Amino acid sequence: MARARTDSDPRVRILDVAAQVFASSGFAGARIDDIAERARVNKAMLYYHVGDKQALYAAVLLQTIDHALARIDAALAAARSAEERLRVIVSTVAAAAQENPNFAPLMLRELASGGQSIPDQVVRRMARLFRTVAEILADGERAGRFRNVDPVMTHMSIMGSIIVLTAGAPIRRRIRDVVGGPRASFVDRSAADIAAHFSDLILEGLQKRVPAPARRRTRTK
Amino acid sequence: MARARTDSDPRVRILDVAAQVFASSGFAGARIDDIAERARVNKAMLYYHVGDKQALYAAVLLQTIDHALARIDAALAAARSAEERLRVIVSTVAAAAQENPNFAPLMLRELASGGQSIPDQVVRRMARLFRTVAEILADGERAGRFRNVDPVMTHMSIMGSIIVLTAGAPIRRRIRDVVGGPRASFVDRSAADIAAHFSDLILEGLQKRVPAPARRRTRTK
DNA sequence: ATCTGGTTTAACTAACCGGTTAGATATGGC
DNA sequence: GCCATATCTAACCGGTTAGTTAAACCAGAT
Repeated sequence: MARARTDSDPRVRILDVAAQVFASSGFAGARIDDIAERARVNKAMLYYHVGDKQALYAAVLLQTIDHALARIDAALAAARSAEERLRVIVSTVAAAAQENPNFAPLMLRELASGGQSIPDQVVRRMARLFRTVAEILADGERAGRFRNVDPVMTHMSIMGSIIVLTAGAPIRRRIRDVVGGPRASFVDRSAADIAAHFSDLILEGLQKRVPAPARRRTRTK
Repeated sequence: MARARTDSDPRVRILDVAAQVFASSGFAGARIDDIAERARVNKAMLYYHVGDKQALYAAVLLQTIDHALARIDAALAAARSAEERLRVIVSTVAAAAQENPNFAPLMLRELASGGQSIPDQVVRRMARLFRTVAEILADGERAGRFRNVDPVMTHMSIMGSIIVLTAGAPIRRRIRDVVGGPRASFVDRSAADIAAHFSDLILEGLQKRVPAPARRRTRTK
């Protein structure tokens, strides 16, 4: 046990291929025979090493989110101020999502199906990430830098935007192909682009302002 | 033809049920027999009235997005300033998503699968919504109210956040059940909550500021 | 050499599922 | 009444799919 987890380990190959297939076809659309074949493994071996389709799917989810969270933890270690920490979270999630192209689709599909088949282990990971963000927001508010916002919605806005932005490239391509002209700049957005756009947006959006000499109309109603 | 499109119209019943089933199970997970049974229609009648699974799915997508877009158009007619128009878009999309619980899952699933099976008709609708938002952003910038932002990413941030926020309730429930205590306020978010949260966030985030006495470090590079 | 336990394979199966068909029934025009 | 057309049904079909099985293979221990 504790063997080298290289490509020669059939379990590693199976999980890698399964992540791809589940990401692009969903749980119901994924074919066990397909996964086995692409992982160059006999189907019965897949059942022997991993278990049934549900177990395979759960293992894929866990591996995918663990890898992303590990990146965030590592990057967060260096950051200090609330602003900086939030920026780090945004850019790390964007980078992780771009680097592992299965991440965003898997999350989107789970979101669409209400997270019914997310194992508890994975839910706890999600909760931990939420707590991290909520702490940052509370810190920033305590330091007088952020205004008071709903941490639940703020967290989901952040993750939702980044994931949708990352997964949105193919749809942007379709939109451009159907209606757009030759606008090359319509489709491609690097992880850095996404991170810069969204962290600017949210840091400006969260900033606490001085009451400002009332130039606006009164908030009617 | 052009008959009353009531519940007695089998095509209406089929599309309604199919929207539910596709939203909660995805295209691959949806069962034609299931849809037919729940629509109280013989399976062959489903093929007779609508066509095969793909055609049914395309019809569902078109109907779903058309209904949402119609709401937006209607609501937008009254709005004037760029800020107001953006706020209307956010709150109308949030309201439409909450009212039709199939909308968000359908969009999320399409996003996850790269929009391969979105019919061109629907893509053109999406493009039109993008153009509307892009115009608002350009207007606001011209009026000196908004800063210069990437309209493509801004549009996807808006839609992504609202859709994820709306579809996120079941996952919030799972997170609360697994780790959270009795925090009732963790799960429920009305369309108005979502709209208020996000339009505040984005309007603040987009606002153009006066250059402000340089207190920050210079933007290196 | 042989036994033991983990690993691998080809073949199988039982259920499922999208789509079809042949024929029945209803409807409206004449 | 009668024909043409639209609507509807039960039964069927062939391919697919998750999961199983029984037997083979192979490495190390004795």
